[in-house]
Amino acid sequence: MHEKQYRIGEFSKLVGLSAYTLRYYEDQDLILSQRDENGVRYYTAEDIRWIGFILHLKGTGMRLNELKRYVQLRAQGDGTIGERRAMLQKVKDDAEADIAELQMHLKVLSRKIDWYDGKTDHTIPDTESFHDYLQKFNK
Amino acid sequence: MHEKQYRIGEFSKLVGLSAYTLRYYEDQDLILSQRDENGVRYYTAEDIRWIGFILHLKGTGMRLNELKRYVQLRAQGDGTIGERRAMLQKVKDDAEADIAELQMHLKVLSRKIDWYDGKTDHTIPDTESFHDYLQKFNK
DNA sequence: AAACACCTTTGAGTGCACTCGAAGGCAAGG
DNA sequence: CCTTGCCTTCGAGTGCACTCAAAGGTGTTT
Repeated sequence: MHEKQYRIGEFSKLVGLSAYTLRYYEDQDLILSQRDENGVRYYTAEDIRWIGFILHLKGTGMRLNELKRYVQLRAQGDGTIGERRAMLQKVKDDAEADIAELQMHLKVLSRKIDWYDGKTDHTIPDTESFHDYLQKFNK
Repeated sequence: MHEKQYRIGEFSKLVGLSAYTLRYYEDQDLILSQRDENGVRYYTAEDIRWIGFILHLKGTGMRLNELKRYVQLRAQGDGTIGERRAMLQKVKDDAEADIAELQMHLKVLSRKIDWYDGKTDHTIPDTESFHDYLQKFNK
């Protein structure tokens, strides 16, 4: 029993990346493809999982060249697990820092929205600037 | 009593944007500057607050051209508060969606780190793939 | 026979937000 | 007088990750 094989067009729809991008990723050594007797690429369920995983990494802000490094380490076997773990930990820490910053910005934005609402329904005096309003939360 | 005036060099350090960027933002109509009798830009505490605010907006993912639109509306007065509020709400919703997605990716990344740890200390059998391991969380 | 999906290499274009340099000029301070 | 810091316009360069087109090829399907 052999798994279903997907050619690039079908696979492209499956993983949500264009055929251009898939070839580009292969060129960048992020993914591999197998070839049939005519040199036509095909992919399997395993490749779907791999792409899925690299999309998670990308989704957390990992750059293509870091990803490439990661792939190289993976190819070198279990001896590189420590280094790979460290890479992921760093990406994770960075992403968490990004989220924290984003949330900080969002807080101000939310307060601005509240301030607009206060102006509109006159629960905030006309004379109170957003800056003044914001200050109230900082003591 | 008049407020302290900052020339572009000093102001640049104060707000963390290069003089190039400040001129660029002015060019893009995101900020205004006053000029002295020689045509030299100067900024005040009010400008610090304004830049601070636009950096919050940028920080939540607002693009320069949206920001520009926002600035235009602001210049048109209180009649545009509704539209401005709506813009901010959209930016907020988008940012929250981004955070949610980021957290989803982070979850997988964290599990991969745990999986590495499990492999390293042999609490996860050698035969269990990450994919198998992940599946356990989805039932 | 034509249409279709794929293959190759190569190089150019896109979008965003800067970032910088050239070239020439003004004004204040040491 | 010279350096520093600012001014202008204009155009080019940067980084990232695609995205696409050209030009010519192979093999399968209708």
